[in-house]
Amino acid sequence: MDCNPNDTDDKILLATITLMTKKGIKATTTRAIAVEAGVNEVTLFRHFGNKAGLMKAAVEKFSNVPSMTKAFKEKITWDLEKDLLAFCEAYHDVLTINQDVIIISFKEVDVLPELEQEIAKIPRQLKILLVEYFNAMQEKGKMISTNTEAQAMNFIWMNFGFFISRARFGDNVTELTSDEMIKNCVQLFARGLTP
Amino acid sequence: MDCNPNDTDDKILLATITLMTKKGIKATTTRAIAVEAGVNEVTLFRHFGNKAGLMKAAVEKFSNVPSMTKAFKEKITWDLEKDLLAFCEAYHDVLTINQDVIIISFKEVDVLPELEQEIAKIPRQLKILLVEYFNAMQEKGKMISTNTEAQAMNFIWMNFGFFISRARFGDNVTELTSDEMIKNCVQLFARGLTP
DNA sequence: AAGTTATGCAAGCAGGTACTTACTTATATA
DNA sequence: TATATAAGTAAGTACCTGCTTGCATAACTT
Repeated sequence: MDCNPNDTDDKILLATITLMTKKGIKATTTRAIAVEAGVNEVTLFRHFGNKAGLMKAAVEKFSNVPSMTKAFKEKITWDLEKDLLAFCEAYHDVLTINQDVIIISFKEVDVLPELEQEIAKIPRQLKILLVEYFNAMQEKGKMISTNTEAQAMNFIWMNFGFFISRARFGDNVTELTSDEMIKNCVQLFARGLTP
Repeated sequence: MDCNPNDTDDKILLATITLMTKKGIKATTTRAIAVEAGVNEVTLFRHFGNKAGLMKAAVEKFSNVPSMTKAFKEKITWDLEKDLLAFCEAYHDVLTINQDVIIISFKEVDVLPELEQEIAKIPRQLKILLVEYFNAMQEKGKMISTNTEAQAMNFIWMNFGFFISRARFGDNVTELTSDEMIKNCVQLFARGLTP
């Protein structure tokens, strides 16, 4: 993640991820990467063998799929609104850190199926975490009787929809900020799911 | 939209949209389209001039961005749950009909900026419609005081997030059906926004 | 029957792209 | 100072892809 503008490898991988995200793999030429990185084209091949090696290295460098599970369970306060806010912010952070890689995984399902699997771990993990949490809250009598998996997914979908719309359409549809979105999202779920 | 398997134009455009959606514009070759369509490659050029013409024609044929505004205002019952369900189902229909084109617009922002604008009309229209509806409901005392634009966007983002996740990850993350999603989405908003 | 129209087929051209090779230049280290 | 290491330069090869041309064939129209 740390990118030293004097390090050749870093310059190359940054240029690669940037162009991949913008144009897609097929439309990103090794020449264009070399120019963007301010490096000779041969250097790419000397460092990474071939184009596929380059792409792989770039994706690895710029993806960071953490295990949200452990750290989170400790922070739980059993106050629905507070906890949802924490989940929300953490999810947004992960999405933001992995923004480029997520967009690439969307564009290149056909050619990078392993990446899709890797990225799918993010919602899968969060879903498990939320369902466990919702079930516990129900037992405590702090949440209405509802389909916890469906509500967990609704939470994920809402935030993912926001993220991906923002990444593509920008503020073309609405000028709501990320903070306003999170605030209203949490309020909705808290009010909708509290007994 | 109606595709006659005996009509050459239809066969070509169907093959084009299919491959474009799967592989992206750059990776979709005219040779591959010809094979998929069961047609000679020259025929493509005779019918549509060049590759760009082909892509344009395919996108036009398979996109259908309706004006949801008029028809809907008449169907409103001023029962939050019923109306949200109607909005939800209508939105899902529009997304499904335009699925391929939406995926393409995501992949090809760089090369088809006009398409992005066209697709952005869908959420923009729905947002306006929902905000108007929510404001009216508030005046009737049938909705809590809240940021109506934020809640309208939350509704859109949740459904869009569902749609796009389903289109990419399939049931990789959850096996919830579309119907279950809609049901729980509507319940959440109805309970969260009713006074 | 004659002609128009739609399509197939074979070949090829021009430009681009991934990748290679051989040689030179600069920098850092010993 | 001598040597190893990293990078630049120039040229070229093999393949792919969009697109064209010329001709053959079948079907439909008048």
